[in-house]
Amino acid sequence: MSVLLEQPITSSDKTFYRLRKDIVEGQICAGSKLSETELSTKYQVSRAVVREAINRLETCNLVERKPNIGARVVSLSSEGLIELYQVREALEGMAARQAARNMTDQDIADLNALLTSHSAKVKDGQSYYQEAGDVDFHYRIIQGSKNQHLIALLINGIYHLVRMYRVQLGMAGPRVTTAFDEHRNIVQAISNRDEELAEMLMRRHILYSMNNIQRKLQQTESNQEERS
Amino acid sequence: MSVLLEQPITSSDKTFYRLRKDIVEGQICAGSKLSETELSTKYQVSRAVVREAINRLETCNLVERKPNIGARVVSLSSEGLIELYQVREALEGMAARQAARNMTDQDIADLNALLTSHSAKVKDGQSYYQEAGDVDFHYRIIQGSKNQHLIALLINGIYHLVRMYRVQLGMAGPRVTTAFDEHRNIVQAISNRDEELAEMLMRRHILYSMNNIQRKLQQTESNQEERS
DNA sequence: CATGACTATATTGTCGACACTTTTTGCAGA
DNA sequence: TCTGCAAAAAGTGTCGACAATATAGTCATG
Repeated sequence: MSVLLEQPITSSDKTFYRLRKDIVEGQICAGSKLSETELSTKYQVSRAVVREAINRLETCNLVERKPNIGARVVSLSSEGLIELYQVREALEGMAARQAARNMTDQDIADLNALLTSHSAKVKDGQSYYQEAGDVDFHYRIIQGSKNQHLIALLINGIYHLVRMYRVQLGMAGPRVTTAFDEHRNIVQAISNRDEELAEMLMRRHILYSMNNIQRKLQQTESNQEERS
Repeated sequence: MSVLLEQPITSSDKTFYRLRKDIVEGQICAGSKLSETELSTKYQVSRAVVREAINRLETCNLVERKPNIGARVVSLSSEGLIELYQVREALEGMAARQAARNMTDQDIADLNALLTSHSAKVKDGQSYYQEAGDVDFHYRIIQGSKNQHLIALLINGIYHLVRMYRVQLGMAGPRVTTAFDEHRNIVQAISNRDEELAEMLMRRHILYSMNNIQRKLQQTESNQEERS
């Protein structure tokens, strides 16, 4: 029962997924207000449904809500990115460590197969690595930790926010091959059951990733500076 | 604007706080079902209010909800405790590290004063240390990290669940003085701006605490075994 | 012209009712 | 007595309306 792939059952679910997609991909601007009435007419559902969806978006840290005032989409900032990635580094580092302890040999074999298949696709030019492989890779490591609290915190709490930063800053370009090698090394460490190394490599991998995104974000911010 | 002490504004808030208290303190049993209709008549509010409150309890990881079926209070188990404390160790360890970096001198002075005042109260026999001091102490370190994501994750995500384990297992007895010394040492490390040591001491402190709770929990579980 | 109070508007919070799903109950047949 | 199905009951999901609060606009006053 994966959290990411579970399909919508109730109307609230569908609205939640729709809104989340629109926010992560930037169709709804960062920092903009989410009006319950407006969304309910737009999506042809009752306000109660929209309300529930917004509540769940708040749990994902994608929107902020204030009583009697309303909800706003979070805004992306350099400071926010750093804080987010500090937490991510600690949690995913821990996930990698636990994965080295708790993944079955079968899990590891599957993960290796995944990497290989992604590698092939990239060489064929079918897709960039980030979109195709990165999400799946991290997702599997997280699941591999087998710690339900950790999984919930990462998947519900920070993962979609990470995606929001990446998607909206257009992270699909470079770092493709280097990221792939880093992934290989992490899996190798897990395969060797070397918890210490697995954690360290994952932490570095995430740190590199943050530096990469931050460069892009600062470009964006300085562009906005020029325009204003 | 503390998350713990914010006072109820809306009816949903009040219901949420009431339910949370009842769950954490065990007036509503672990594992029991939360019926929306039942609670709405009991608390004299509409079902929408109860629904919203339950949603927020789910965000705190205090209840689990399934579509079309309903919400249940989480149940306490030895495995759950271990998973929870593993996450807590990583996150609060990180909080201590960041607190050593980001707390102001004033923050640290206040924290020392807090410890001293708690120490005095304990010597007077006014209260046990756990209840009076522990929560505040950890709360301040978490805030001292000044990382909003980390703060949100800890306060909203795991702190009340930790409290639930502690309260329901009657954690107020021993470990009072040792915990106090551990707190002193952590603050000392923070005061020296020794990030490495602060994190390590905090991690150990939490580890000891877990061992302590786990002993109690296994006693409880083996008692239940005998009875059945 | 700036400022402050007041009104009007828009938005969120709460409610009770209905629709749909799940669970229980009761009965028929083996 | 046990099993399987159908109807009834209970519970959650969704809806539109009203109440309470916040925001915008207006006007009077300094």
